[in-house]
Amino acid sequence: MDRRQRKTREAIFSAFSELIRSRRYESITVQDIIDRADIGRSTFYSHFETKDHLLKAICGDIFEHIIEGEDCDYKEKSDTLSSRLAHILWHFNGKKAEIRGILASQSSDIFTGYLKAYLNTLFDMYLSDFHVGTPDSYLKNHLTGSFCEAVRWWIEESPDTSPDEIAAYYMAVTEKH
Amino acid sequence: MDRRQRKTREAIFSAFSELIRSRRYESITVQDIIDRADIGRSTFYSHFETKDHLLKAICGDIFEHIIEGEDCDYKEKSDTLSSRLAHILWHFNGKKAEIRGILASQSSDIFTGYLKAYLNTLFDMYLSDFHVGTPDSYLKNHLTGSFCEAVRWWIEESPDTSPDEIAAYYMAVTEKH
DNA sequence: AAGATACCGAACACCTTGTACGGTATTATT
DNA sequence: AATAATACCGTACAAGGTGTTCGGTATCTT
Repeated sequence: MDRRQRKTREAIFSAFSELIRSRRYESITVQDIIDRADIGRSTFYSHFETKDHLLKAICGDIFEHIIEGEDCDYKEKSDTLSSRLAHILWHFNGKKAEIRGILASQSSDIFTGYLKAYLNTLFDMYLSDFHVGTPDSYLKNHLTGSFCEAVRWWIEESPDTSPDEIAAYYMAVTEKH
Repeated sequence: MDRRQRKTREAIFSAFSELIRSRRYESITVQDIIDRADIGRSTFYSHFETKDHLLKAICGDIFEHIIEGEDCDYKEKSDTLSSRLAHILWHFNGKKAEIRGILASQSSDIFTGYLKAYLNTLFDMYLSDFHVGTPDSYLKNHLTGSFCEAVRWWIEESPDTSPDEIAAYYMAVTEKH
């Protein structure tokens, strides 16, 4: 990839990252991002169709890192559900300010969409451990949905709690029946 | 309240109701609502500041009915958590198409905000029945959040399931520990 | 050195929003 | 029944954001 492209892409990403820490996503205009990134208008649109496409790319990045980090460190060593969830949360831990802004926005479903997709493949491996007498589809939705809510609570209400603790809280209310 | 006001307000409500059944909330413009309701532009804005304010009023209406209906029918007769939740779901049952549209929108937090507020007062009465070793704040967030997810799953994935069954599913994954 | 590629930035058309205002119809008041 | 108040009409308007276009310039590649 061309160095120029990488540079502008990086400039856009970090401009957004800075803006989202102090302002509502909805109030951030493409012009704001352009000004902060110090690039031309048409340049932005040659990289991303839309502000939401940018957000999607950013979320894609975050979850790419999670999937990468999984292979080397975790996959073999410790494969309990709890540790895998903690792994996800550790990745979020360094980007709380951005994620907080994203989750507070009306486009939060872009982020939670990625998260739920990832969780669904994860929970598939553990689904048979639960016996609750509901459709599998419901159970999966419940498990992924309430984990998203846990993340939301963490970042919004109690950001100083450690990722491991949050995973423990989640496991406590989700214990097998 | 003036009869004219009631009529236009009703016209706006049902115009919105019709539109949301077949189109994404974001794609519906104020002009669309005006055209369908057959009212003047300034009239709309004399009733609601914004499209989101309209949505808020609509959600307010829904939950007003729930609270009203609670007093007469349910409050004394059966006061189990399960039956109270089913009561809520029965109210949603008749407006699935609208609620589906609302929940799919990026302003779904207006609806879930009302729902969570209502659920929070509800769960306060039952909170001591759960012993999970997490902060109360987390537990409450989990209970309300996963009920919202249940509603979402119901309306999106399995709308023909009865309200009582959904309540049962929810209780099954939320059973006291 | 030459061609390709990416960036610049001003200009543009488009759409939606929310407000303003003079005129008309309906409701309430006396 | 007459009058005042209120709500509606609908056009017009300013403001603001979006996404595209295009000729020119800088950077990278070969």
